[in-house]
Amino acid sequence: MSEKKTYSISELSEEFGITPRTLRFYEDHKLIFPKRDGQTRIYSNADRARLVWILRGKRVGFSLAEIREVLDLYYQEGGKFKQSQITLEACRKKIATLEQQKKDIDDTLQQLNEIVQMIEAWMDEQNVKPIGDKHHAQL
Amino acid sequence: MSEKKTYSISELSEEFGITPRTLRFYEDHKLIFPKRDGQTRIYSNADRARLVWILRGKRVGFSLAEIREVLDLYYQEGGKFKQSQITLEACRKKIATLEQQKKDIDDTLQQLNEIVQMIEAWMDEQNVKPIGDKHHAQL
DNA sequence: CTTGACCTTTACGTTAACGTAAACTATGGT
DNA sequence: ACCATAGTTTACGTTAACGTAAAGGTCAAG
Repeated sequence: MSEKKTYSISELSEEFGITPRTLRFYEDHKLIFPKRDGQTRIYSNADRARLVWILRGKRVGFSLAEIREVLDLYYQEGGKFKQSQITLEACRKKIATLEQQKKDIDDTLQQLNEIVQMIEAWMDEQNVKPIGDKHHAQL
Repeated sequence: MSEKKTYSISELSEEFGITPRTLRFYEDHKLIFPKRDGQTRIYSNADRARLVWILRGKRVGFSLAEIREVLDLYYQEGGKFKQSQITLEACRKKIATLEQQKKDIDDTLQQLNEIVQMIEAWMDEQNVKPIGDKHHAQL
């Protein structure tokens, strides 16, 4: 039961490493709808959950517009899927591109790993000392 | 041996569904270096390979600047990895974020599939006819 | 009562990745 | 000679996703 019920804009932004401006921006663009205490925004755990979705959506390359579409679908009351023909197709397209993305990522990962190996081999050869974070190695 | 040796800017752009402007833009930003026949750009298979890398890099969310860094590393002559300390760390960071991205994609895929299922169930329930492409269904 | 720490709105600025248009050149066909 | 096609450079326009600054409200602490 350590879950808070509400969050201020700065609490939420700090938790996720974003700025208040970003949260307000998302609100302007209908991605999130905090309650108000007077003027001040109050974020619920539901709002927080939407934010998690938004940030993950961004990491996988969704635009905010796309994210909003999905959120609109996901958090619809009464299961009223209006325009579901359109959104169904949209979902399937998105699924397809995500699967393509996974392949692309695997290919890219392989090549990056090759590069790392090459560099490491070359550094070995040159007797270059590794960086080893910040602390100085023992003499 | 069906591989052409060279390509014009329009050939290459059409093949990959991009515009000539995009290819020139990539050149301006040092991502690709076609030879010239007078004024006219001539793309080799090596240039084409770089382009493949560029486009895949974009699909996985790399910026053009990041893509250039990798290309610079990958296509360096004589294995001269200058500034390799920096780029090594950069590579590892990139690898880490790509692996995070794979997880994000899997999570997102799962949720999208849930949504598709929900919509399909709802459509079944409503006896909504599927779209079935452009042709009219048989009466 | 003023200072500081928050919050607010409004609005202009910024970067990336091109799009779009103007104006010109070179070439091949009729 | 003339036109169409395909290429070029130069330069301004556009969109997304915020950044940044200005100007102001609120409320507890000193």
